[in-house]
Amino acid sequence: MKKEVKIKIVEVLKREGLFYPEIEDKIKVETPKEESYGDLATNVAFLLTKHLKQKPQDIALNLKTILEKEPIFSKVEVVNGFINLFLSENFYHQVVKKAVLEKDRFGESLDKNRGKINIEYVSANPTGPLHLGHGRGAVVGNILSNMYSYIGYKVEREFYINDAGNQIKKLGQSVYARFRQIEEPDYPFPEDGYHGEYIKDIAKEIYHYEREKILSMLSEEDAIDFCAEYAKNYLLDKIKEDLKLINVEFDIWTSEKHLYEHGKVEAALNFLNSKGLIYEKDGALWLKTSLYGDEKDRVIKKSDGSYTYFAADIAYHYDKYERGYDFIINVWGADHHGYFPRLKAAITAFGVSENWINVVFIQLVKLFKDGQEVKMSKRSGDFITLRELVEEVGKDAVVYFFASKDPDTHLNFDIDVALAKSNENPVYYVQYAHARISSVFREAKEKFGFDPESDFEADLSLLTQEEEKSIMKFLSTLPEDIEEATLKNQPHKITNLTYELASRLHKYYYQHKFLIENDENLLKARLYLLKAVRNALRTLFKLMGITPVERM
RNA sequence: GCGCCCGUAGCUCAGCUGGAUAGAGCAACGGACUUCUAAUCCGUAGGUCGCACGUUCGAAUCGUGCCGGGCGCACCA
Repeated sequence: MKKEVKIKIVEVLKREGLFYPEIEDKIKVETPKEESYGDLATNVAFLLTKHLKQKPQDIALNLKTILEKEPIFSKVEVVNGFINLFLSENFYHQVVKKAVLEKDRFGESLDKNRGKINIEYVSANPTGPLHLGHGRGAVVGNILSNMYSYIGYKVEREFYINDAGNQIKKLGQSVYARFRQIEEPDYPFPEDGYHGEYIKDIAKEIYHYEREKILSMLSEEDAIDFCAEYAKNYLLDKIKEDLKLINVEFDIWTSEKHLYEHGKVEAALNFLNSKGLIYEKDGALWLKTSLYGDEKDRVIKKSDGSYTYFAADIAYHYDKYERGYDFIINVWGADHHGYFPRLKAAITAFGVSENWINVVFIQLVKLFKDGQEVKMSKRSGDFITLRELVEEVGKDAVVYFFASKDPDTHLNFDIDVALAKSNENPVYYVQYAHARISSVFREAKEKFGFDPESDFEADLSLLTQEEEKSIMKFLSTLPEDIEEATLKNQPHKITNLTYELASRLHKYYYQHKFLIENDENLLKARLYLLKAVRNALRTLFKLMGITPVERM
């Protein structure tokens, strides 16, 4: 709606000879904080002060008399230079109808050809279970994917498996050592190996099923490779199970190892070499990333002959580019922010626009219980896994809290709040809104013999209460609010919007009755509006991956 | 030392491509259940928007410099 109003304003300015191209992008049409300031407000008068050499208030007053003649506005007011616009009732009724008809896809773009993008998230090394940071990345990546899909992009969700480097080798050595220790308790464990209990579990499993095979292998190296491969697959399965706990899935799993096996790394580096961007120094090969904005050049092939992680990553991103995405988003832990300039440099060296690659950084998750921070250290293996947290507080709470803050700010996860069945807990607040509507619908069917689930018509002009208008107003801008949040990569806005809608519903519920005995028209009108709210809530829940509960 | 993020009410945070009196929630205090679920609602109180300059009609928002916290500055991934 904001868009349409802005177009209308520009149209009016042009007609009146008051249009200056440079102000177009600055014209804002937004929902004012105060209800009394109208349905929408615009700042155009301020933007014209320089051109017209008049005070904002005077310009606004002139524009008011012109805008008043437009039928989409029922009223135009000027306060302190702001032009406050009131929209006609009919407009809001259309929005409510739309929400009822579109079910749990309210406001979703019908045009699904806006473009094709790729969102890569989690991409945890398959060397252990998922921890909370991965969980937050999973939730953020998943919601972002849902959001882009909502606004009309074809989204491919991708998990990059780092299965080629030292970490996997270490994993193999660790598992192999635990395997050997079953028969020889003194068998040495690698110094910087993985200490978690899960390593022993994997070793036991291998011992149970593959003991003969391993012992008959002549070389220890082959045995370690076998263990690495076995453990990797075992842990990837675990990771997939953990992700399923929070409804996160992927379309594409790309293996770093396969990039090497299919010659992608060689090919990418050959191309860069042909452009004269690679040179040798100190026995290693370097890429001239400093030519493309990086602070210094980077090693791509170490002096021991092996490639760096960076080399594979270049090939990986070039591969993504060749797949033809309009742009890509990587969801990374904030500890990787220093890595971004170099990857961006490498990508631009291929001639790719730097706007093509985007990164959303995820800051740390700190866990609190009983008012105390729960300290976690990966080295000691002493950390809470995503699975443990989900088992303790439930899927919906984990998803909601991970989603509720700007990804690029630290997140304090308070277990006590997530567990609280009270108004302290926003998850219950939003779910209760949905459950309340479901409850009203059940009652309507049982006691009034009217099923709100059926298709029915209603006279929406009966919806004149303040709380009703407040809800309609909210619904009228919801799809645009979602779109705006999407394009800014701000998944946490979804939780804000959901909370806001729930709040308006709760207020409405408290002030007014829906199941009215002697006024069928009003009954239907109100149930119709409730249905619109329910659908909007379901749409938002679906974006987040939260269950819309029917009763609580 | 350099780079990135953060600093807003007692707590957790919105708001940040400049806009109206800086907003929520929790906690505190005071109210509301012969009603479709009180897991709710209504009200009160609570602020040098880290500090200082600057940019302009206007700064929490932009710029510069400080202060405080986190992260990163590998031939690790």
